[in-house]
Amino acid sequence: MNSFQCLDEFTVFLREEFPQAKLPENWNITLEKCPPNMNGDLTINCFRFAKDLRCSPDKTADKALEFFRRHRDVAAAEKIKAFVNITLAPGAVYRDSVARPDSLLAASRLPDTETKRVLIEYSAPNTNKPQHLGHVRNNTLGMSLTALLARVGHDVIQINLVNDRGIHICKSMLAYARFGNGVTPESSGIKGDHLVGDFYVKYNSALKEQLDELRAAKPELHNESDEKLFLETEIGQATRKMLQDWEDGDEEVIALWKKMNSWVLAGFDQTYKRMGIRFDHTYLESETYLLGKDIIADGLARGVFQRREDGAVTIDLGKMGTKVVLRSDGTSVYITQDIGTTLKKYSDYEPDEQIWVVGDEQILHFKMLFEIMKKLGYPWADDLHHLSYGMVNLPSGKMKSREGTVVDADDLFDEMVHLAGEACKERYGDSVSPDEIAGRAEIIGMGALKFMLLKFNPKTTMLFDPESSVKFEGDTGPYVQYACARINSIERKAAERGLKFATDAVNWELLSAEEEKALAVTAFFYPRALQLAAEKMDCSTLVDYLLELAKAFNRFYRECPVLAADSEELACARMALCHAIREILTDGLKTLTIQVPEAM
RNA sequence: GCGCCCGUAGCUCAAUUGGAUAGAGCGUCUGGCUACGGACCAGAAGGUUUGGGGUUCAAAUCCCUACGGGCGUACCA
Repeated sequence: MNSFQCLDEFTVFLREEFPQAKLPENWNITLEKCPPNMNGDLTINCFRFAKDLRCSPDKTADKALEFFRRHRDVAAAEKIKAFVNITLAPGAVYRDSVARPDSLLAASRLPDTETKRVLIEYSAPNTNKPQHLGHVRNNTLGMSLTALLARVGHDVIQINLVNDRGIHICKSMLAYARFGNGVTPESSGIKGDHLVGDFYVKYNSALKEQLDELRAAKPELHNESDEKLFLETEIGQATRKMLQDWEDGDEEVIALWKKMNSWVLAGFDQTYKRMGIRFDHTYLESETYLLGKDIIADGLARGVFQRREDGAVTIDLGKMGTKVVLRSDGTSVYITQDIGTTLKKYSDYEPDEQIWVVGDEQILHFKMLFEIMKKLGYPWADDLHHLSYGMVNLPSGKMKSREGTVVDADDLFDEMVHLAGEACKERYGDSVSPDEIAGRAEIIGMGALKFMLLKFNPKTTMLFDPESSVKFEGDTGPYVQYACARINSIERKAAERGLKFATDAVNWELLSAEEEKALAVTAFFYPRALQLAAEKMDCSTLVDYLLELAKAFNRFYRECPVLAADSEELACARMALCHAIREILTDGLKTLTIQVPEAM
């Protein structure tokens, strides 16, 4: 990790001053940026660590003040309560931050002893309908978490587990068999997952019709739930029959299933490609759904599970209650296969940690799963983690596939990219080729969408308002990309004028403006922002950081002309500063799986 | 009923996990290029952090309580 020299020396100083505290080897003070309304660059908050020194916060702050006032890198220091605010000498700021952008970027890598192999499972779509905004949030969280963890040095394996079998898959199959007339993606020109999704919708309206008829014919059933009446309908029975035929290996049903699944999976491939997702492996539930039964049998023999009177196998999970892990007819439930696939993923990859990116309505399910894995005695069961995230709501309320109130993923991509393209044309429509515009629009539109989704803390239930969420101004991805584009533009113009800087020969002392120093101080915190985000498994803190850095840059840009600086030496110093900032912003966006256009 | 999560500016969200005067963006209102790109910058207004009690040097954050919302509580996935 990077540090300011004066802070490293301060830590040494504290060890010498407080030998009785016996500070551990890796002990370090947490560094904070000085709040903007206070006088200083950095803040040492003595409330935080005074107890480690067995000293009062106030006296600790006195010691700190004394140390920093004497230090050669410190221009001024003041104490307020137990906070010590430090104003660094300009030379020290640049020397320890932006003067070596490569080492600043490298500083976020964890030591080898702390890096792990992490298996992350996300997306997990059903093959009966196309993906919607909820999946897009899941996908974005999963792919960005992957990039973030990899960025700090972990070895990350990305897994998808596609739910390609079950009664819900049979629904769109049955509707296709009845109403499809042999239509295909090719014959209709409709993307495969959308075509299948259309039949899922058709199925649900047909089912609703039959339910209405049933209730009309038998008023006593009026208040029963749809689920209860499902098998009372003709179409419900036919669906159940189709599932049984599938499980019995009926050739015709299997052929239909294979055909429709291949359409959907081809559609998903396009969606993933557009988002920039590449899974290391995709498990199909049709191949894994029987896993877990042997583990249950083994656990039953060892007394981990109990057989109930009716034949069902259960486990007592204390406060969480009793969980059925095998039905009385011997078939699997959801958690049975999860037990099996968890073990399979472990034996396939031997990760140090497994992460599931799954919505927060499944918190209890995963608590139970992890507890069961512990009771089964797997030593790695403590390293299973559910990254839960909140739902995406619309101003009109919840998204529901069956009610058609979803924001479709592909449509949303098109809309974002279209709007970004319009904005590009407005600016440079005449001077730039349509192909170039299209390329920029893709990067800007997709970047804006991902950035918007990642700006929220994963656990918050977020609201997506199409009217106001689709923006390219303010706290957005394009705002950060724009800062990069401005720097690129400066570099192009500098090259035209033959202006170049040599990293070793930059005179950083010339950068004396407030905006320049503030920019460098913010840049200094980049490795910390990365590590903190990785530790919390939360990209939203990185998003906030990048906005802060881009903002600091735009202030600098306004106040400090680069190419028109008073001297060539100053111009070079400012160019070097810009270069470092662009490297950080680009690296940060890349860690959010967002690209940067050369110009915009 | 029980369990988990949440309630912060008009709106959408933050707050380094208990730290300074609770911050951003949008929206509203004022200003700013003969300039390296205005997808920008500067400023103003906007808050009893849902109400009430407590814990301590310090509470949006922890505890109790009332109210309001979400989710879960399947031999569904």
